Amino acid sequence: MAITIRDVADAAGVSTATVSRALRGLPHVDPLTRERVERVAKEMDYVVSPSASRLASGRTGTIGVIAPFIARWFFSTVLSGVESVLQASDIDLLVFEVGDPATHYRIPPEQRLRGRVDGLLVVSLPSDESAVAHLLSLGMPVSLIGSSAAGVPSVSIDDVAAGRIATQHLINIGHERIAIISGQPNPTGFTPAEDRRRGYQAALTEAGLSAGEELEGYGYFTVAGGEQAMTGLLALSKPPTAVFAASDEMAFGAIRALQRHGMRPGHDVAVIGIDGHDLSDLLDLSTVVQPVRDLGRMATEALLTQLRLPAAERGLVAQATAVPTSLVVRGSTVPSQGIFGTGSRRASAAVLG
Amino acid sequence: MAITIRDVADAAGVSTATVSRALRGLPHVDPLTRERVERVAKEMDYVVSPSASRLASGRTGTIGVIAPFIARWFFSTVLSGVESVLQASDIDLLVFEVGDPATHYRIPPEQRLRGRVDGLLVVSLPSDESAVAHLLSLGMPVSLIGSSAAGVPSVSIDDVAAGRIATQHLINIGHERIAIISGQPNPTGFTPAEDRRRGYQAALTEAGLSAGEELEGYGYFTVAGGEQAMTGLLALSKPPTAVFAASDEMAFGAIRALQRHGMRPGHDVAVIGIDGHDLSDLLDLSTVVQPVRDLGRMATEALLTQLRLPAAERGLVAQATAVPTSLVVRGSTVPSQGIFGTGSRRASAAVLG
DNA sequence: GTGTTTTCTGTAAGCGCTTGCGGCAGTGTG
DNA sequence: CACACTGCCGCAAGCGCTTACAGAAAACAC
Repeated sequence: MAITIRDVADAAGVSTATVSRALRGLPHVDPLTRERVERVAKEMDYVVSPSASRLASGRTGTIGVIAPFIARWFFSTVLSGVESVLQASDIDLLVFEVGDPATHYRIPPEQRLRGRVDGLLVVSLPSDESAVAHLLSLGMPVSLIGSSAAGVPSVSIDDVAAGRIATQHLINIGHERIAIISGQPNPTGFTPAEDRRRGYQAALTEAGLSAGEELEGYGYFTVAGGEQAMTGLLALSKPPTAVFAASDEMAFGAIRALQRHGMRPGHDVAVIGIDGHDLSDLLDLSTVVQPVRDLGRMATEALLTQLRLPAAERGLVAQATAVPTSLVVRGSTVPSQGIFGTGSRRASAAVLG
Repeated sequence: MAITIRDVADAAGVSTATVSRALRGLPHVDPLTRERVERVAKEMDYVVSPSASRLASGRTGTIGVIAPFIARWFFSTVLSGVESVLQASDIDLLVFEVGDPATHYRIPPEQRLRGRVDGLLVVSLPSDESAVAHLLSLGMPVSLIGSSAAGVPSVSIDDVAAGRIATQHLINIGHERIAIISGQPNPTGFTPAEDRRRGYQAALTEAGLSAGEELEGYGYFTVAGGEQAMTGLLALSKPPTAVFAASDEMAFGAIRALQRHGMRPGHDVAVIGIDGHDLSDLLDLSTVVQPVRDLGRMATEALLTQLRLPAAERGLVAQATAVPTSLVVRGSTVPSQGIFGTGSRRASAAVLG
C-alpha cells in the first residue's frame, strides 16, 4: 500500500542504504545523489515508517512527559512549553498522567516506558529518594521540571527564594502576623512545597518575627485546598493579617474563603501566591511569577541536547537550572485598593460615602 | 540486552508464535500452555518491544489528539478525560498542538500522522469543509470533540441549545437589552461559536426581543478577548444590561472589563458564560456547564470501539453524540446578590441594614 | 479401525528500516 | 607505475515481533 524505501531506491536508481543515508542527512553521500534521492522521495510522497525505523535503530524518536495532572494550569502550561519545542524537531510527545505527588503518584512502571521513549521529562517529582533512584535506573536521559534532585538535570525556580520574596513583601507592607498555606510536609510530597515554606520561615526569622505553628495551614495544591486551609486560619482566635499561599490556586481558595466570611482580600487580609496563573490578574492577586512555559521549554531543550549526544557522553552534565521569578504586586496586597481594583474601590467609596 | 520473545519461548519450551499468541490472549492456545508462558514471561520480566510489534502488525497502539491549544482549561480538561480512558487500555497518547482554529489551525500533515497513530481525536475542529475532508481522507477512525461535522462521529453539547438556555435565563430574570460575546463569524472558525450565537438569537426572537447588531461583540475565546469585546459594548451609547459570553473565559474577561469600569457583574450588568470552568465558582459566574472531561472520555471510548472493530465494519456508525448541559446560577446573574455570593451578600446586608 | 474434525503448536516469511562491512572507482603520494 | 587513501555506494544481516499456513496430535464419527 504505502510506498517504502525500496520504491524510492528503485526510482532513484540507488540502494535502500543510500536512500536511508541521504534522507537522514548522514555523511558519505554524494551531494548530487542526495539531491536526487530527496527529490524522488518528495515526488513519491515518501515518508519513513516510524515503526520500522525504530525497530532497526533502537531509537523511538519519542520523549515522555510524566506529570501528576494534565488539567491543571501549571502542568498544562508546562506541557505546552514542551510541545512548542518539540514541534520543530519531529519528535513525538507521549503523556503520562500519574496523579497527586502526595498520594498515589507513581512513575509509570519500567515496562510502560521501555522501548517507548528515549528520554523523560518529569514534572513535580515527589521528593522521594526511591523515586529518583527508580528514575535513574531507567538508564535514559531525564530532566526534571519544577523540582530538583541531586544528580538529575532540572529546571525550576529557586523555591526558597520565591517563598522568601513573597513573605518579605508581606512584611514590607507592614504585616507581622503572617500565615502560610502550603502542601503537607509529607516525605513523599514534592520539594517546592517544602522549599517555599523554608523561604517563608527564613523571611520571618530575618525580620525578627516568629512563625507560630498555628499559622501554618496545609492543603492540596488546589483552590479547594487553599480555601479549606484559609478557613482554618480564619477560625483562629487571632487570625493572621496576611497569608502567603504556595500557589496561586491555593491563593484563589484563600480569597474564596475570605469572601465567604465577608472579608476582602487586600483590605481585610493580604494574600499573595506563587505562579503567575493566567487568572491571577483577573482576581487581582499579587504573586511571584514563574515562567512556567519556559520551564517546560528549557527542560525540553536540555533533554534534546542530551539525546543528541552519544550515550557515552551523557550524564556528565546534571545541571540544575534555576530560572528567575518576578514579584507582581496587585490589589490583594495593597490594603487601600481592596481586591477588586478600581471597581471595588469606587464601589466602596460609594457605600462608605 | 533486553530479553526478547525468543528468550521467553526457549525458557517456556515453545515457539515464539505460541508466546505471542499466549501473551496476547489469542485463541487456539492450550490453557496450560498459556499459563506457563505467562508465568515464564513474568518471571523474566519480559515486555514486548513496541516497535517490533508495531512493525509486524501494522498497528501503532497509539491514538493522537489534535487540539488548538494545550494550556487552556477546556483543552487540558478534555485531554485529561482522554488520558483517563487510555490509562486502562495501554494505548499511547500522542499530542499535537495546532493553534487557533480561527487563524493558523491546521491538521498535522499526513506525513506526521501516517504510521504513528491508529486513530485520531480532534478537538474543536474548524468548521472548514476541507478540514473535514482532509481528516476523512486519512483513512483512519476519527472522533470529534466539542464540535461536529456530517459523516464524522463526534461528542459535544448541543451548542445552539446551550446558547438558548443561557440567553433565556437572562431574559427570565428580566433583561431585554442582551448582548453576546462570541468568536468571529469566521468561515474557518469553529462551529460552537456560530451555534451558540444562533441559540442566542433564537432565544431573543422567541421572546420577541430584537437583537441589535451593535450588541454582538467579537473576540478570541480568551479572557483578553472577552474583556476587549465587553469594553466595546460598554462604550455603546446604550450599553446592554446583560451579556451572554460564549465561554466562561470570555465571561471572565467581561467581568474584568466591568470591574475596570467600576461596575459590578450581576449588579450593574448580568453576565453568563458557557463551560463550567473550574474558577467560575470562584468568580461567582453563572454558566451553562458542559461535562468537558466526559466529552474527552466518551469520544475516546467511541474511538477505541472503532479501533477494536475490523476495519471493514468501521465508519458505518458515524454517530453525533450530544451530551446534556446544566445551568448553574450564581451571583453574576442575580442582581440582589452582587458578584461575591454569600460573602458579599452578607456584606451588603450589613451595609443595607 | 479408518476417515474426518477439532485443537493446539511450530515453521517461516515477512514488516520496512538501519548499519557494519566490503568493494570499487578516483585521487594522491613516492 | 604501484601503492595507499579517500569518498561513495551496495550487500546483507539483522531489529523483535506477527501471522498465514501447515503439520501433529487428540477427539470424534461412523
